[in-house]
Amino acid sequence: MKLVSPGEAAANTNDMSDKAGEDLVRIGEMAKKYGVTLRTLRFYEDKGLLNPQRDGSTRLYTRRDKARLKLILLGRKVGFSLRDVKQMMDLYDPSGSNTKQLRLTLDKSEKQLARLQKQRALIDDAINELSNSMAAVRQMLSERSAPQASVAG
Amino acid sequence: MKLVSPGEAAANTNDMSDKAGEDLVRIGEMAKKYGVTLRTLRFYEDKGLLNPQRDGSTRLYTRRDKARLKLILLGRKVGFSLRDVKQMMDLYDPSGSNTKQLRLTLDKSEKQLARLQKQRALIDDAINELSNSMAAVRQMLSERSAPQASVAG
DNA sequence: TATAGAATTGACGTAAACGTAAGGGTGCAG
DNA sequence: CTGCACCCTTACGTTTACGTCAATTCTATA
Repeated sequence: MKLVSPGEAAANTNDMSDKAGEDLVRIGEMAKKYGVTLRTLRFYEDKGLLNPQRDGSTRLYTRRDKARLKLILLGRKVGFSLRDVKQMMDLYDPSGSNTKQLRLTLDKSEKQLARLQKQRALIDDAINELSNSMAAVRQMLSERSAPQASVAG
Repeated sequence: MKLVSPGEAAANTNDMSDKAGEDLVRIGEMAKKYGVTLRTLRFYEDKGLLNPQRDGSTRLYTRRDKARLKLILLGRKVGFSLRDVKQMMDLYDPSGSNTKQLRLTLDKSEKQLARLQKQRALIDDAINELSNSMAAVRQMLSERSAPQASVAG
């Protein structure tokens, strides 16, 4: 039940093999396409975030997996843990209004937003402190010869 | 050679015991004073960042240790690793101009400042993305009943 | 003297998201 | 048949800054 051979993988962008336009890709192509490593994809699967089909032992990623991976990467970008991402995705039900999922997502997002804002404040603080220290150090360097009220003991 | 007993520790702010105003404190008081745990102080010592005297096996922190701890905490605040902090402090020489130390410190600080600014940019990015996503989710929630172009598969 | 409070060393545990190496299989181009 | 190019699983390693026991000792105070 071979679907995509390595040699023709490149030319195989829209091969209709089994069903209609299922567009299955193996791990290598998937990784390249989304800028992650094979290890990462396997890791996400191990953590229950992805669930590719198999052709024997070979993973075949569907368009659904791609959508999920996009979400994972978005979640990662905004600072969610994989655990959070999983919680949110696990609530998805294709046959419902997904109100619960959306509410959970919104709730987590609000908290995450707060965390990000706090982080930004801390970083701004750090930048200010560091800038001050740097000014002081520059001072001391420019006065090297004068009495040292130096920096450490 | 008892210097500071636990009971009188509080009233003992400027006890002149051995030398003049040496102001030695034990680990408990040191920790309280700087808002760190005992474990942290011992850890810093283990890593060569602090070097308190000993009365038998009991650590006695001098004013020098306090100065160093302040620096460590400042370094930590601005995002330096303890390894970096140590490198900078290790270059301190009480009998010199400390030009090398200051230069290293400045160099590391510039790099750290760059890292902080990059981080801030990433966080700002994340905040924007997250805000957008939240708006979308709110949209979908407000339209719950309309066709779902929902969030996950 | 009994007890509570402070200190000591030693050493395993934790978190997060993978990295990396080992050992092995499949299939096709040459 | 060889050699790649891919793919697989298992499982230990990495990073940083401590947390959390555990078992023991010291000492001041009631």
